[in-house]
Amino acid sequence: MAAKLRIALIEPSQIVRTGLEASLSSFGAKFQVLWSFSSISHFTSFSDEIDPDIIVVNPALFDQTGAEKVKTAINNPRDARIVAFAYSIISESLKRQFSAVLSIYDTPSEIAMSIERVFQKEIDDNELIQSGYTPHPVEYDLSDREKEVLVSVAKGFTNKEIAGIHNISVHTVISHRKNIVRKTGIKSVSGLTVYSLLNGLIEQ
Amino acid sequence: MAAKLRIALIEPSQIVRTGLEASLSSFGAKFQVLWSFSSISHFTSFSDEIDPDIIVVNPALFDQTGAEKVKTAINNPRDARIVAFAYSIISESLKRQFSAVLSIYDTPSEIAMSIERVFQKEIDDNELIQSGYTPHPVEYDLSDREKEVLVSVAKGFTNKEIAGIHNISVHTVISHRKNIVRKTGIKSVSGLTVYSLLNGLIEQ
DNA sequence: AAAACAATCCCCAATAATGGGGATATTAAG
DNA sequence: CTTAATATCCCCATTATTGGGGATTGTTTT
Repeated sequence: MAAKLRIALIEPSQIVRTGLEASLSSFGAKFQVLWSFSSISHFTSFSDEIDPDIIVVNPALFDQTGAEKVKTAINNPRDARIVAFAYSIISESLKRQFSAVLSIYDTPSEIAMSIERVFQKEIDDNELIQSGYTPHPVEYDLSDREKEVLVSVAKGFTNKEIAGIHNISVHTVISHRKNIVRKTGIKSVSGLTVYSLLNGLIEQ
Repeated sequence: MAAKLRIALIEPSQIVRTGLEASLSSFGAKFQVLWSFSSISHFTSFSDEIDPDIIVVNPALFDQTGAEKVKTAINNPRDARIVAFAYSIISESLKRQFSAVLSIYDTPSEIAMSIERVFQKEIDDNELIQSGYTPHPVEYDLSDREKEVLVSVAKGFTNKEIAGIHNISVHTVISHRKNIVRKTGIKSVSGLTVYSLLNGLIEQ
């Protein structure tokens, strides 16, 4: 790895962009943040003209439902490694879509090491696949109605209230809830609430 | 406001510290980040030797239960304005303890304006008090046991399971839950889960 | 066209939670 | 020393949820 790693940064916070650029430039021999964007659409409009080795992106910029895949959302013709740089909780299904997940609390040297490790891991990945490991495929596929009911559950409404809100009978609410539990494997209201928060179904 | 505002920064992320320092220095005529700390204890060991006009602090560094008051946690003999610099959701009760709440998504100039506004607001504050306004006083005061039970509720355990975990009878669990509902005013499990997340009682 | 899924409704029995009312012992604060 | 708060326990009745079993009518998907 003689050449410098060319980094493209997609990060909405100007403060964080400035901080990352300055911090990574202190490892000048190894890294160069050559491109810096505040949004994915901003990145996309330039993605054919640049050729980064690594795309460092804030995972909060993605649809957190898991419906949108990171690899299709990011136009990446030269197959750069995509690394997340997170400063809040993100869902497991989103995490799995990145080569690495960095944290805002990592020190610059930790970040540098993680990025280097991403390139070392390329070899290991093949071994993992040979040894029967497949990257976790699970992604819950809730129907629109099920999501609506889930949101109401997460907001703390009782089945009777949910029935009223959606103009359906309590029986139907219960049916939907049974399917939600079956699909997600999450039985408790609190678990479903956290799931809804993580997947961007509700805010606050 | 002829003199430069002297800023002390308490922020665990080195990346963010670097970014804020660089960004605020571009307003060199008005601001100076003179001191920079990674934790409150680090700040405290120097707080008698420095005299900032403003303390910019990451609110995540505080006990999010609201039990610990920001003004007592931060040794602030010269009564500097305390401003929060947040990059995740924080509870309303914590927000109210700061002169301003900045966001990591604010641009440097927005941050600069907000900080200037803090000093203008000093005058207005007196008027607000005269006109009958009092800063919201509500702060739930859950006992240790109640917090423990709340955490278990938020983790999705049933009353029976919680009783087992804490070696008390289901009756006692129910009693604690009654008191939690009475004190917080939050009736639903999902509401209590969000409360626990916001107040840092549970992670994930 | 058949199969799978979505959305709606129903019954039943068991389990869990809510809301009201207690009680007692200990500790902390005024 | 009295009061308030905490922590523990109990009873009762009502309401809610869970988990099992259905059914029907559409709409996609293969």
